[in-house]
Amino acid sequence: MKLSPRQTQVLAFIEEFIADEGYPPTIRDIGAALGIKSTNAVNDHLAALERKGAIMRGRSRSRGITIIYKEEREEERPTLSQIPILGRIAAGVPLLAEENVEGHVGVDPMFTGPGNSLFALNVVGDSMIEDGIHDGDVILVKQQSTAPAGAVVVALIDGEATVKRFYRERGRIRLQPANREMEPIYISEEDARETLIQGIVVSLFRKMA
Amino acid sequence: MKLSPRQTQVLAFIEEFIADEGYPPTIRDIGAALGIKSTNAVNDHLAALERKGAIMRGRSRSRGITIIYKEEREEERPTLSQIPILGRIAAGVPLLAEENVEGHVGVDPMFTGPGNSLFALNVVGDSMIEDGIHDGDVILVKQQSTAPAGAVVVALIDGEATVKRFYRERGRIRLQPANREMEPIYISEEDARETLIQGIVVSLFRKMA
DNA sequence: TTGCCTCCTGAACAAAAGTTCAGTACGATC
DNA sequence: GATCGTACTGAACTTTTGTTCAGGAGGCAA
Repeated sequence: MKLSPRQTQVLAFIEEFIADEGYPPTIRDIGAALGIKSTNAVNDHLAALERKGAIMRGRSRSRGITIIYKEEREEERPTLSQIPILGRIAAGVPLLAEENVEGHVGVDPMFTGPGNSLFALNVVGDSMIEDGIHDGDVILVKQQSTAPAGAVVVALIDGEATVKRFYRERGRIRLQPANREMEPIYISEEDARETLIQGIVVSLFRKMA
Repeated sequence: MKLSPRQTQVLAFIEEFIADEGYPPTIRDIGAALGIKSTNAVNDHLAALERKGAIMRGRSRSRGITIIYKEEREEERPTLSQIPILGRIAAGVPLLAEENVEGHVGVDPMFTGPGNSLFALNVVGDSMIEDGIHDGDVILVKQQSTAPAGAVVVALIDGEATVKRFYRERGRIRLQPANREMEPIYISEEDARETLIQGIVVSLFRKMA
């Protein structure tokens, strides 16, 4: 049911009062704010608002107004995932173990994709600069042990995490830098197995200024 | 200052009551819930909580309790700034006007820097590819009308937003692409004035997979 | 015209809720 | 031992607040 203009004003004042004070107004608070001298007039409005489903009232309870209407604003609070930033990755230790975590970064869902088990890394070095991945960038990595050809992956080589493009060739794996001055790294399929691919890079963040 | 166990209970009950009812409890509500028969005993607790900065009280106001303490939870719930993503930028219209806003993106404080008045843009084209800014990237821009030499700025040219490096030369401004195949754009200082620089790029986000 | 809703005054009343005073008790600290 | 903070009872008191009654004016629709 539709609210009258005056009822809308009353409701708006109640919302504002709660936002400011942390608790609902009394009947007299409302009257004073809207220039109404009789508590009964305010009571009329509250009764109408309750009848129309905009508020709830506890009987004989001071400040006993609860706003039901709200739905519109609750949706505005997005949940930003907190992704752990890993520092030095220790071989043998589970990737997301506490001792690897250097901090956290909040990321909008638009950059995380659907999956979970993500982590973030600071990029060191220029080996991927021609793919626009710079020294100091933060990359978001989805944890997985396989990758499609050409994907940008995080691989563990001699206990060091490195970012490269991933290609599978006959009997071996090629980790290709995006930097003309650097040579690809070749690894035999046997050596690769579980330790190699830690995840694929799903997004990238850079602080510039 | 640290809260006593009993004071912690009182505070927890107040928070719970507000969450349930939408308004704070009375002194007698608190007493009933915690098995305290004297309003004075509850008053002692509230006075202690107020002295220690956990709550605020309106004098002689029924249910006049406001919780201040909350900090612990707020920190767990990171306040990720919601930055508006601007679409086509209309000349003449204030930059952050409603009609320009295409959506919002949550950004970790580590990428926003100290300032406010930020907006985000989708990058179109490869004019800055050698600086690692790709087609489809989202850039975060701090709104300002001046820039230091060499800064990556968002400029408005013929009603179109463009991203370039900014240089001031004798009597003119040079907007330098980071792409060997593109020529710099020159603008006389008079033509530049207010419409030119919209802000400087402070960070960059890319969705890769 | 007759109702029905909105919107209001004014007053009196009763219930709810905050305040204050007088005590008691316990443990920690100096 | 004195002092302070915590934790409580019990009661009296005051203020705040909700409720209710008795009206009145105006608009709108059947």
